[in-house]
Amino acid sequence: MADGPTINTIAERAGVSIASVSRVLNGLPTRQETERKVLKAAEELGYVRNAVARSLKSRRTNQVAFAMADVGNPAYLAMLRQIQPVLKAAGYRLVLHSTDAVAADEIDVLHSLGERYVDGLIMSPLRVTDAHLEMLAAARAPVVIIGSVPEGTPVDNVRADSRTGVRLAVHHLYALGRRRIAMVNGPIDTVPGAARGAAYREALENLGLPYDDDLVQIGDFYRAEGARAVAELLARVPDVDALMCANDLIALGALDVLRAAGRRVPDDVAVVGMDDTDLAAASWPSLTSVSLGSAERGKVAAELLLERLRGGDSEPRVVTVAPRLAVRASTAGPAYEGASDGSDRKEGGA
Amino acid sequence: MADGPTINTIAERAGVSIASVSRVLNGLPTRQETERKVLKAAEELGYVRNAVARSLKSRRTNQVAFAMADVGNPAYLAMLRQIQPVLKAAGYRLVLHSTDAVAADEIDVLHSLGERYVDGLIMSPLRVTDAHLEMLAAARAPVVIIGSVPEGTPVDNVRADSRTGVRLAVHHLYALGRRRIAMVNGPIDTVPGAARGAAYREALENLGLPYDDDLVQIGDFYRAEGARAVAELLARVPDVDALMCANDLIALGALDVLRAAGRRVPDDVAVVGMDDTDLAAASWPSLTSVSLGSAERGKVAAELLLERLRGGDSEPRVVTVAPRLAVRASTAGPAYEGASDGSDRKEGGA
DNA sequence: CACCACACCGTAAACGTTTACAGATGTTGG
DNA sequence: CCAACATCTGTAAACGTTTACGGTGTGGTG
Repeated sequence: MADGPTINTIAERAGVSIASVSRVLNGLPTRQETERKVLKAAEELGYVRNAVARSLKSRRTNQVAFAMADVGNPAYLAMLRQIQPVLKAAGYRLVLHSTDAVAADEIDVLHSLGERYVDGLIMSPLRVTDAHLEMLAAARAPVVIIGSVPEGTPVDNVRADSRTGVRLAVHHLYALGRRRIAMVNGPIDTVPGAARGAAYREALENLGLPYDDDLVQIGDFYRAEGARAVAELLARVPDVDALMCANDLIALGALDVLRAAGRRVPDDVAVVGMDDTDLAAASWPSLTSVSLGSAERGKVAAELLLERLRGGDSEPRVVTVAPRLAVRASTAGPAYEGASDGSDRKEGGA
Repeated sequence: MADGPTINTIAERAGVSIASVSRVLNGLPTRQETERKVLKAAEELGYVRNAVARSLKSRRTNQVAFAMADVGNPAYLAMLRQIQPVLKAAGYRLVLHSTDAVAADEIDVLHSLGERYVDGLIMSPLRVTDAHLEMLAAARAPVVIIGSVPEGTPVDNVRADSRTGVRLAVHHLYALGRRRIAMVNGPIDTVPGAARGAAYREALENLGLPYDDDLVQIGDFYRAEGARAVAELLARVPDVDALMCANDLIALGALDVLRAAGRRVPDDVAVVGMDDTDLAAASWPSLTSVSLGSAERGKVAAELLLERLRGGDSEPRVVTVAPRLAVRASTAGPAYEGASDGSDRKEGGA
């Protein structure tokens, strides 16, 4: 792994100055003869431009960072899938950060923006603390936040609308004739937990249905926890006829328990998940799920960031992505089984 | 976004030379008084070290690239999930490349290694062409290949063992009393397709079962294609009692068709998938699947690369990761339903 | 023939660090 | 009081580019 050639090596071999080499390599006007010599030398030496030196001089790295809480989380992966091609098309490399849902790590990432190893950042923070806001205000490169950020924070901001999402789902269930609609939520001290819980309550009110504490069950955002929560719920309110689950894993847990209890889905109990992950289409019965547009949010965030990088210095923008209800068999019955929505993705192996 | 402070700014403010500043910031021995002044100035200015300049001088970027065919592919994501923490713990950033399964893009990535924007590369190529081998031989930074690479290629190499994997599955089916074991494969001109097809044939031979062309159905690695293939297969050989599917998506398609046809799983037909993705545990019945150790391969690859980066210049190493059969309900029946294997992962949303 | 315009090229400085080397300062011992 | 030495600090070069600026040679014009 010997030291590679530099423009100096080329200049020497071609008998010209390094300035000429640089000009040729950057397509600036040069005499044909010089160009020929330089290209020949470069070719023979197998020259490749040093990106680090170039970045130092040009003050651009052509890299963008994406910081997410957890590489294992399907919602973030959906974002990643959309972000990647947008950046790639614009000639940017993608640096991935997983903050393991630790706020200090998120602050770290923000801080490291000062190292200027990237030109910009897309971040989806778990929750937004004062420390976050402080760092964001002082950020030395453009940042786009996926999630909600207070009015006045000087960054672009792409939001989901879980309130409308939950409403869509609850109205859907209502339209199917369900009147005992329960909510199976995750911890309510998390951002999504709180938002989804409130949205559920609001949606009921909207429909003129009574809010019943017995119909709300708190668990956690995992399959096993979801199952446990639903078991409790069933014991307490046997006449429940629909479950609004705060994410897809909880909903899968619900399906497990309902099957074990001999309740038919959706005939006896309809089930709705949230996030519309790949799992929703894969389960059986396939799962009706509220998409909060993770993919779309990723795409929009990438586009906003690119605009900033191109020099747009407009006011910070806020984009809210509309939720969508993916209706499948767990509410609408077997007719909707296998209704493809393009989420059938290749997987190989090696 | 004004120009940030540099060590020059600090030096001026603290009344010392830039050399002293650098020394303090790198923890080299310095007089207390100087150290104090420098740290104070740095603090007040909100100084952050410029990573690009540092990289240029030190010839290390503290970045490592991972190139995969497709960000949407669960097998690669499993690798990513393991690679990320290993690199992070060692202080490396992760640059992600998605080559969209285009060989030219893979070559590009290899070529761009010469730009020295990363210290090393982990790559899982779709297939290995002569162009790949040429670039690998000339690579200007350590590379670890996930997949198989010919003897003599000067890079570390982490392999799956699909032959043993398929054998495990077929033997499992045999042990359950199945004798008409079909294979539903993807295109046989792909690396995994060819390997899995051959392994199936070999496993049958091994067990003294006859190889029957009628029992082999070629489709593609998607759910809908899998379903189509299985439908054809069922029409042709109604007495089939087990399906060895070349990946999980095909297997999900198989479950769809079998359910529609009124065949019970596993009572009438047992089904095995491959890759053991999250989908396997989520489906119903849950899917027995051959894990080729994507996660493990990612982890090993990252560790091998780190060793190289630490200066190990041993002979190229080849590590083969053992496959594992995750037995679930689609072969072993309801008793195995919900048998957790730790793949129950948190998902939030925001 | 003198002069100018022009195209091309080379010199050198700059980007922000790290570090070899030599100079400055202070300490110790004779 | 000076030599010898240790300790700390500053100067300058280097990493590999890009680019402003001025110099050179050519051809054309008056």
